[in-house]
Amino acid sequence: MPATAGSIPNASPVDDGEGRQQRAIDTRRSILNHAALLFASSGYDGCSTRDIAAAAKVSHANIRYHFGDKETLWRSVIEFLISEEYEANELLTQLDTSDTPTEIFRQHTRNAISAVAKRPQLQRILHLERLLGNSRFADVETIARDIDEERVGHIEMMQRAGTVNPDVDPAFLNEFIAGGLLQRFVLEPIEDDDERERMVDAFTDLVVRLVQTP
Amino acid sequence: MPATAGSIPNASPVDDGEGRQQRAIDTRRSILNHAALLFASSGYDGCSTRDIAAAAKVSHANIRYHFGDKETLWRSVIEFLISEEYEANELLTQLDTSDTPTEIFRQHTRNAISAVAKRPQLQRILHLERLLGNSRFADVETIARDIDEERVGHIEMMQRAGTVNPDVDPAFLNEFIAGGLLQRFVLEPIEDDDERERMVDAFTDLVVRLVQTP
DNA sequence: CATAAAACTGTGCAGTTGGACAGTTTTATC
DNA sequence: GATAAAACTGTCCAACTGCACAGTTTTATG
Repeated sequence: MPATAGSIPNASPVDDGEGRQQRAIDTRRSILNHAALLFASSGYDGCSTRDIAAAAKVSHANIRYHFGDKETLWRSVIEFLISEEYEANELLTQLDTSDTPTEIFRQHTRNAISAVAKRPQLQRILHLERLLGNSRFADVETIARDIDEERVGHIEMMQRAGTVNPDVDPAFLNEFIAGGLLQRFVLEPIEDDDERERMVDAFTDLVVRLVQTP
Repeated sequence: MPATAGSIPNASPVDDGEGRQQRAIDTRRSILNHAALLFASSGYDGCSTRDIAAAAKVSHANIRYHFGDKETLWRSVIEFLISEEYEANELLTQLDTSDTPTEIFRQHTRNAISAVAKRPQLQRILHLERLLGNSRFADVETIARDIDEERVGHIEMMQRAGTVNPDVDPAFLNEFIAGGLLQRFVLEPIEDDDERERMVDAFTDLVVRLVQTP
């Protein structure tokens, strides 16, 4: 008889009158958040659903209840992080009020770098699974390629506008920048806000300097 | 009684009169080689000693016999790959007969890039374990840092010699180049020899162009 | 050819994992 | 307050992993 369940009460069963729907949404979110952190630091196979459950202070069976299986959870995490990044970008682009082409390029570059530096989880996860070539997640390739293509398109645009040295191959240049970004901000994320912003500035400077027409 | 061992004969027990010492060295080498490939593609935790044993066509207990435990095997693989890279570099630098500073820089860069592109396993493994932060392998940080420092020193030298733009931060520039290298040649290694060499040339060109004093 | 060391192998074990499932608690609704 | 659905939980299971170990085969040497 496996019926001793409930001897340990829920995390906060009755507490606030949140309504059960909202509470379910909250636990879903909490699971997604902790899963994102663990997937980003240990990789898909590097952490168990039990690890995630413990971090989110939830029974591991509850993860199964909300997300079905581990792979679905992973996909949900990716969606969650993408929507998060999308919202952050929405906010950032509103601040862009510069006008000279070089300044627009600098702003755009800075925004992209800053967003990644502040919340590197998505990049880390994509990079990791791509590196490990988990054939389960063919989508990763697609997502990563989409991001790349958008960036390459942007560089080409800047080349036509005369802001970027027209002699360099846009794809190579993009890999250069993406690689540097990875090394500096994704591999070991910078926690301190001030230090990170300083690094973002320095990095943006280097990109602009290297890329500008002489 | 666990004594049914030997029902499956050795890989090639008597075959050539190689001498048992040499045969032991051969199996050691075979294990190291296959372990390198698997560690590089799946990571330390991503492959089991049984996987490695199967790839090397050896019983998994034999790995234990030769290397003790998995962690020691991993360290031996790193040593093995480092010595391999060292020997390859020895050969390459002998070919360097250019004289102008720019050409020396180009040659040196090209050699380093080519070596990594041809045998990306070491870089992949270091990058992977560093990314996953396997605290077991604190050495990784040291090794990676050593490689980085050597490269940074080289860039500084080139700056003093006037070959590299003195305005750029050597550490940032190094990360840039290392990152691009990673993206282009380590993340998904290029198998075809000709294609790879073409890419190495193109990449070298980009580095030289971006880095040169205007 | 006896023999002992070296090289190698199968099997057992405890721990962890993803998943399955029956069970319990909570909450909205009548 | 009864009740049914939703939210959540403990526990069992098969598969896999690193390691331990007793056993077997091979080979060099007297």
